[in-house]
Amino acid sequence: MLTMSTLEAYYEDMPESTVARVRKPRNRYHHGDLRRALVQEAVRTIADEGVERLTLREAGTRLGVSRTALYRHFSDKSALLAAVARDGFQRFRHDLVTAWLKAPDTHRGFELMGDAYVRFAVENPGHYQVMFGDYRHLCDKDPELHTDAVAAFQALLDALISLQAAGLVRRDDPRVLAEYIWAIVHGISMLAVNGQLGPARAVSDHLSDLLHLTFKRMRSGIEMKKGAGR
Amino acid sequence: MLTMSTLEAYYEDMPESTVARVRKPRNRYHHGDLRRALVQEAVRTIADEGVERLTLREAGTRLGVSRTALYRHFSDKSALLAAVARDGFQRFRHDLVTAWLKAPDTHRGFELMGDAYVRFAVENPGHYQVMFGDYRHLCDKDPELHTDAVAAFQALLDALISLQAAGLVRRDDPRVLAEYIWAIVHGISMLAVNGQLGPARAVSDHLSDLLHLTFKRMRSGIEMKKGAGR
DNA sequence: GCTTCAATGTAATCAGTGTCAACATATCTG
DNA sequence: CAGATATGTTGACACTGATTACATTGAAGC
Repeated sequence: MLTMSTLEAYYEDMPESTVARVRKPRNRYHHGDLRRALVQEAVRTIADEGVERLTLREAGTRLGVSRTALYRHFSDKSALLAAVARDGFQRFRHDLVTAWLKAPDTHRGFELMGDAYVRFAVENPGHYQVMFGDYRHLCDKDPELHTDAVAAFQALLDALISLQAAGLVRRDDPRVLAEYIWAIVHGISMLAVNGQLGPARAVSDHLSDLLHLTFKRMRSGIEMKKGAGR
Repeated sequence: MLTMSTLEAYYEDMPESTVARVRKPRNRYHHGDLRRALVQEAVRTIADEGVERLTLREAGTRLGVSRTALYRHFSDKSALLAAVARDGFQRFRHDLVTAWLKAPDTHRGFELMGDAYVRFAVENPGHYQVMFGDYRHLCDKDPELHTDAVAAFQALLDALISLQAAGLVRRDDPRVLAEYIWAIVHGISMLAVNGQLGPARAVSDHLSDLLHLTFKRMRSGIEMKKGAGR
């Protein structure tokens, strides 16, 4: 069950990486907090130029550090990407919970959450791609990634359970129902990120159209109501 | 608008690559149909070992041909992947239409189509990943990819329009509604392929549970009906 | 039937990548 | 202050995608 205090506890711990930008302490042999700096740098590069253009050598060089230095902190390139994904899931959950708390226990709050979901994906396409790209493989590299991902999903699940308790949503198995809804927003996000949504109008306008209909149909279904047919 | 003949026309043209397996004519300097063979080989490797393990050298070697021979047929590695994606979208549309035609113009047919969609993704994860992974970039390499993708989407759209005409589905803008439904099955497929669906039970059982609820809720919505509360 | 020539396949080579092993330096612990 | 440990560096290796210059083929045009 969900309580406000639980959600505010979520709100408390901001993702570490947004707290302070680690600068390179020039002329020092040791960097200070290279691990965090590497994750930040990777996130930045991925946002700017995409996942496939992230190279370990450049990441190191750009931080004023040797190209193999990161092997002291990550076993692998995949391990670095796993850290990036974890960072993503933490920010992600933060965004979701913040949106929900603007109008908790209401359909409106749930819609805000959905908006926040899609907005995160569209505004951080590279990051989103890492998080949902080859999740299985990344989880092997860092088991805690799964914990962070589950925590993000839990935010949705908790909100949904609240709505059920308030009598606003059907009492299906909440886990399965949450996965259904997760799949909807995830699907929209992926299609939007990949530019596979309607080539006709401007994407952002079109996206908001789609989101509007999505919330309507998610609530009331696509089936023609009896007597409503022509 | 959709007519049976249109759909049967779709059914006619099977994807080329399933028609005949191109064998290597050994001891010949010229291969014969290297282009198609390369696409086949790429598809096979991707299915067996994943996209990231596809290497041009091995593909060439495995076909008994030099490692740079494929540059006569594809400008790029991306171009080869674009061809793979095209092949995928063609098979994909074929599967969708076949399923729909088992019970056309009915909710059941629509469900069969959804089943076929998810099954394609789960059974061809690598292929699916290429098709929906970096679509935008691949489209730059081969403009016809977009045509094939649109054709697959059109199969869903046509089916949906049929259902609307039969008075079985609400008369929303069919394009936006189709994208909504596309997003749902796409989202489920991606989550399933990435192993991000409920770690508890066996995935396949869980997936069919989720699909069952999906079709139910897609039709009737998630909202609590008036008077149905506790 | 012969020549011409574009299409197709090959060999040599290059820059760039992730990774590892051996070594160097700074920081921590007693 | 003296190891010991954590952290960063250098050099090397195998592998990748890609380019260039060259070789072979088969078919079109006379």
